[in-house]
Amino acid sequence: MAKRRRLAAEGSEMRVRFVDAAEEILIEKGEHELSARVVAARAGQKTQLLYYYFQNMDDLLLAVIRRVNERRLQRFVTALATDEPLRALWDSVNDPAAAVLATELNSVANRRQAVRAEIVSAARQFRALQTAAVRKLLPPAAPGDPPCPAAGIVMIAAALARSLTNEAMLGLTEGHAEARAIVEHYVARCRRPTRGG
Amino acid sequence: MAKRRRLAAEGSEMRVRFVDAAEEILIEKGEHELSARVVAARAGQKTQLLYYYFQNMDDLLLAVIRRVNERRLQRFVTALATDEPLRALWDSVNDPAAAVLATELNSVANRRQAVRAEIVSAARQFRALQTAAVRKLLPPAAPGDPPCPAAGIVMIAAALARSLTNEAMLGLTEGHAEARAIVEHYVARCRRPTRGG
DNA sequence: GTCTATAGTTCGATAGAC
DNA sequence: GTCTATCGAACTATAGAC
Repeated sequence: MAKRRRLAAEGSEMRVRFVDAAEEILIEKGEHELSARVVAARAGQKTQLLYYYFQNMDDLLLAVIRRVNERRLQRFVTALATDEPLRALWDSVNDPAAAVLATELNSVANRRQAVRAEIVSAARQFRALQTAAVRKLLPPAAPGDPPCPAAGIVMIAAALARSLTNEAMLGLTEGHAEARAIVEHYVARCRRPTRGG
Repeated sequence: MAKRRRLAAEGSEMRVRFVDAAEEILIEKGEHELSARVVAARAGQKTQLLYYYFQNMDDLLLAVIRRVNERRLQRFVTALATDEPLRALWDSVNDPAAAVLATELNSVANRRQAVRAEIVSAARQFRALQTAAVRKLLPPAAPGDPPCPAAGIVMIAAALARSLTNEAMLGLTEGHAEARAIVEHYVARCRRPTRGG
């Protein structure tokens, strides 16, 4: 055990406010603007107080990641319970705030190894859940049908949702409507891959 | 005209070396590690010398962006001239270094408005070229076929290629092989969307 | 639990000598 | 064309008073 300065107990209310602030900064300004000073200011506190509630910035980011992940899992469960689960799943990965957050946390993961493991394992776990769900929603492939593995579908959908959001934030929307149309068609008709004739 | 300190003429060799260095840093370390000090060190020069060749960091980044864009256009033309242009295009967007560079520059664009315009207009222009090329390579859709607009195909392929690279860099590869298999099938068989029977 | 004070680092950028 | 010297700002993090 390394020696540590005094630290607040978990579950304190101020801790939550710091996590809120960090999340808002990530969404509104991006990970590059996330600093102890900015987070504390957003929470209405002095910079140094953040270090009473968190060991360091990695610690704060871990708290954000865990909360984001919990929320994501909840939405996933909710989406599965709807009438059109496939569409609900697609809608949920297209939530702009969540997509931005995911991208920014991905950026963070690239340079903070203490945080990477948490992000990657959460992503892996979540993708496995999505894949299992989509697999149940897809009909078994008939011989001669184009390959349609659930894992591939989930990967493509996740990639597309992320890029749609990222590009839209830059004002780049070429091909977006067309790509969404393809997904729409797939969501609506995937269970019958060949036309009725 | 704002007054400026002395600046080197365009086309100098040292300028190219700084651009090389910046590009290498972006690929190997990411945009967060890109600083005047680090770039200069990689180029084997003092930090301040960078400011003799570039007005500021935005100026350096613009030089990188323009060169990346030129190279991308050249590869695009080369890919179109091959036997399997569709596969060559897919391979070219899957070049890891190029994909990483594109992602990092995208990150830069999010917070440097002086640089965003250049990145976005280059991306828009390039996507238009890709779309036009893919449109010529796809057969006209038969009535009843699933929608297959070239702009949507290009968008999805670009998004997928980017995510495949980004995730692989984090060690996340779930669903990658399956997604690639779907693209492979599409590349090979798209001209005959319904099976021969 | 919150405060003041501060150490130590890195950043972008400039001025002016050689 | 390259150098030394330097400014002011932002950063993470710690120590210790209250």
